This record gives sequence, structure tokens and C-alpha cells, in this order.
Amino acid sequence: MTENLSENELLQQRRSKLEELRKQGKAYPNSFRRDSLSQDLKTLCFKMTKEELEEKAIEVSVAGRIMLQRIMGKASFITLQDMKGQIQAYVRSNDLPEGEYDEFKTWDLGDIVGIKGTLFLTKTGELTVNASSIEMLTKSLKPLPEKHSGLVDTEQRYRKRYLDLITNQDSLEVFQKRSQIISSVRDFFINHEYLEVETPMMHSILGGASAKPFTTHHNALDMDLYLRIAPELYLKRLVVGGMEKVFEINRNFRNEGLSTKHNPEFTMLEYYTAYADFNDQMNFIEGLFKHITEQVFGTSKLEQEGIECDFSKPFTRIRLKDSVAQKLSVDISVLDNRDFLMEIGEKYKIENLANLSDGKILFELFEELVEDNLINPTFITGYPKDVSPLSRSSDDNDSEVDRFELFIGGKEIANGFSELNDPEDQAERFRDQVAQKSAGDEEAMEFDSDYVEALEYGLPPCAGVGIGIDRLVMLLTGAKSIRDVLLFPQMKPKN
RNA sequence: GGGCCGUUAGCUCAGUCGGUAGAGCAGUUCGCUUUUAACGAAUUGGUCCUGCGUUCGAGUCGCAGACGGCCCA
Repeated sequence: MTENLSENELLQQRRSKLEELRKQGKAYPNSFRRDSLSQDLKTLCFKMTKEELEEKAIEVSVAGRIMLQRIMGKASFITLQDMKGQIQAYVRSNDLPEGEYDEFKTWDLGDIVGIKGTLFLTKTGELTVNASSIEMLTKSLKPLPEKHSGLVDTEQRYRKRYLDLITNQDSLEVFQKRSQIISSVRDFFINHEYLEVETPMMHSILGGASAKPFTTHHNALDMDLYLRIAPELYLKRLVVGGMEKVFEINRNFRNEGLSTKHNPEFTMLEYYTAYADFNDQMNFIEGLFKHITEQVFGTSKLEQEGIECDFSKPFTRIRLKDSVAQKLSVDISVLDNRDFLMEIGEKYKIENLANLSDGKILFELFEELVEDNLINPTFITGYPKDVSPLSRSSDDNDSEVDRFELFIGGKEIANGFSELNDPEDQAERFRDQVAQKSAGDEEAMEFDSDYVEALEYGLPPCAGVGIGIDRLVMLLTGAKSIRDVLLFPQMKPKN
């Protein structure tokens, strides 16, 4: 927006207040230092009586944004908000130098101020700073959203997240929880001797997942690069290099539509463990979830879609084919029958049916019929090989791979498998991907010969897992949209 | 990509059958020394998302578009 002459009256009023501060040399100072945060003071004084507080006469400096004002003729209450919450201050004309109270009365909601004074309890028992000195630290030129409702307009909440955070406590709490969840994940891995690493975000070969990429260009090298869709192939190179336990928490980019479940950039946890298989990883995940829920929420029991889930108990494990057979109330053996699969596939309107392999049809049926109903934490195993180009083939069934996905609340939360470490098998799977790509599959991988070479040096038997952090945070905070767990979700620019 | 819904004061929202644009909060002015969504009185403030059309007259009806939300693919 361009600055124009007919500027809003509210803005003009505040600007002239700022001009007055400038004249007095009191605009935007940075010499005030606080020594206390709102919630810390409340915790400190929690059990003290009015008399005890008076006797101790605790001197504090607090700072924050004015969220509420109750202005009276010669004394006022204001509510300050800082990073930990809110605290009330009592500003009395008699306790301030001549003229300051009148100046104080021109302060606006949203201004950022510093206050020094002594703690006391009001007659209704609220901890309050009795101001002995006050200072305007940052004049706010724009009025805050309405004080009761906060910022409601969804679009503005995403575009101007700072206003959402100032006025909506719930929103702030989601992001505090997000931070705690990620810390808790890091703790868990570091305690289990994993090394945190960062691998390239810009890839010259597309791989590690099935997705459409963003493309960018490196000028000096005059070459196109993809923003990564997954870190997998780099992390496994590190395992070849002897980093036997590695994890990375970082952004992936996928060139797809936006929805309540998708943002073009999203955060992924991936980790790899040498000398472990997919069964070990399922056990490990159970431990991870128990750790996160207990550490962040203080309980392992959280409600999902109206059902209480206990994350301290072992998760349900069921084979993909069994779950589909159960849903259809048919014997598992009929799912090996192509004609039957075609018939059911038709019934559930699966596209391009004739060109799909049996495995792919089964997979699509699973997504269509079963996925949404997996509310309690459930591991699905026995994935078809042709939807899993990087997974190790199952020892006892050549058409399946040693892979699982974890579903909670009807959403896919984790995907893991025993890694394919046979370079010849891997080369074969890449060739298959390339064929699918030239047949028009935009999401197919490219042949990564450098990766195959790494495998030729020897990737120890290992297993890896990817967990979508945004979805995990949605799950644990009850957020309905991924935009509610991303500070700045992708939006179209206005104008 | 398709369907439905939304966009009115800084914010939260009303606006009937097409006939001068409304409230609460915020702001301004006055009063008020323990209030707490402070209170009482007065008062300022509008690109009704944009464009085109219908009409004597459009916030309201029609068409197109922008942005957003939800659902579906």
C-alpha cells in the first residue's frame, strides 16, 4: 500500500503523538531493561498474602504491550502483555513526576511500554505493579484488532500472523507447542545417540519420494536445480559413510495444490538407523510418541477425533491386504485375483484402472476404504513393491516390501521401511521409475547413478522413517488445518 | 480444476421488499484514586473487494474478475 495524503484519522492521531515524543527526544528509546516476566512474577508470588507482599516490597521492571486500559481521573490500571502472559500495572498520578500522568493518559492500546514499581495485591487479589516510573518504549501507530474477539478474519490471521499472535492466545499456544514438540523430538534422538545433520535443499536429480518438484536455476553453473522433495538419498549416503544413526528435521518442497493438509513447503523429520529393520523402527516410534506426549503434554492419553488414544500402549499392527479384506468382508485370497480387484476398483471409481498393477490397485483401495478409519495409532505393513521404489523386498513375499505407515486420527503420520541396500535391485527400480516417468508420470523418480555407486560401496542393513512434523503438530494440538500450525502459510499475494 | 459460502468503519458484526450507511469495541472530548471486557456522558470515522451491466435509483439484482474459507477431484 502506498502512503497517501488522506491517511486514516486514527493513524494521524497516533502519528502526532509520536511527533510529540520525537520533539521531547523520547521516541524509540532502547535503554530500558526489564528484570521480570509476567508469569514468573505470578508464580513467584502465588502463595503470598497482601501483607507479606507489602512487607517485602519487591521492586520489579516489566515491559510489554498495553492490551487493556482502565483510565480514571488520577489513577489507572493497564494490562501489559509480554512473552509469558499478562500482568497488571497501577499507575497513580501522585507517584509520578509532575505532568507524567497526563502524558500517560494519551498512551494507546498497542503501545509498548516499560514500568518500574513495587508488587502489591489489589483488593480483588490480582498481582499488580504499583508504578513508580513509566516509559514509552515503542509507540504503536496502528490500532490493534478488537480487544474481546481478537483478530478473527482467517485471511488476515495468516497474512498478518503477528496480529494473530498478539491477540489470540490459542494461536500462540499452538506455536509454543510446536516448538516444544520439535525440541522433544530432538531430545529423543540425541538421547539415542543419533547425529543431527543437514543435507542439501537443492538437488540436481529428483529422488527420495514421488512428487512434483519446484525448479530453480543456478546462474554461475548455468544449471537447473530442484528444491528437494525429500532428503532420503543423501541421508543414506551418510549411513554408507559410517554415520550409522542420523536424523534431519528440515523443509521439503512439493509443487502441489494447497489444502488443509498440504502446504508447498513443509517440515519433515527423517532418520536412519543401521543394523535395524522396519520392525525395530515401529517399536522405536512407539517410544518416540510416548516420550513426546508425556514430555509436552504431561500425559500419554490424548483425544483424537473424539476417541481417547493412549500413546503409552503398543500400537495396532495390521497388514495392508488384511485391512482391505476386513473392510470388504472378503477372504484375503480373493485380493490376489485380478478380476476381483478390477471389479472392486471400478465400484470405488479408481481412475486409470486398467493400467494399474495389482499392487497399485490394492494400495488405492486401501486409501479409499481404510485410511480415514484408522483413528487409534495403527501401523499398516505389507506394502506392494511397486509403490515403494526404495524399500527392501520382503524375504517371504516377493511382491511386497518391508515397509510400514503409521496412521493416527485417520491421517498418515509416518512412513518407514527397511532400506533397499542391494545396488543392483536399486538400479533396476530406478530404471522402472524412469520408464514410468517417460510414460507420463510426473511424480516418478530419476535415475541417481551417484546414489547407486554409494550403495556399491556398501550400505549396512538399515531402516529409515519419515514423519511429517506439521501433521504431527496438527494431531497433537487438534489443529484442523495445516495453516494453523505454520506461522506463515503460503498465500497468494494481494493486488 | 469443480461446487458452495464469504468480503460493509482500524477490529467484530448488523443492514428487511432496490429508496440518505448502522451497532459494539478502538479513537476524540468531559467526568472519575483499587479497576479488570472498568464505568457514565457526548462525539469523529465509509473505495459497502474491483469492474461492467439492469434500474429514475444498487451495499442489496445480474455478469465477469480478485482474494479468502470449506467440501470434492
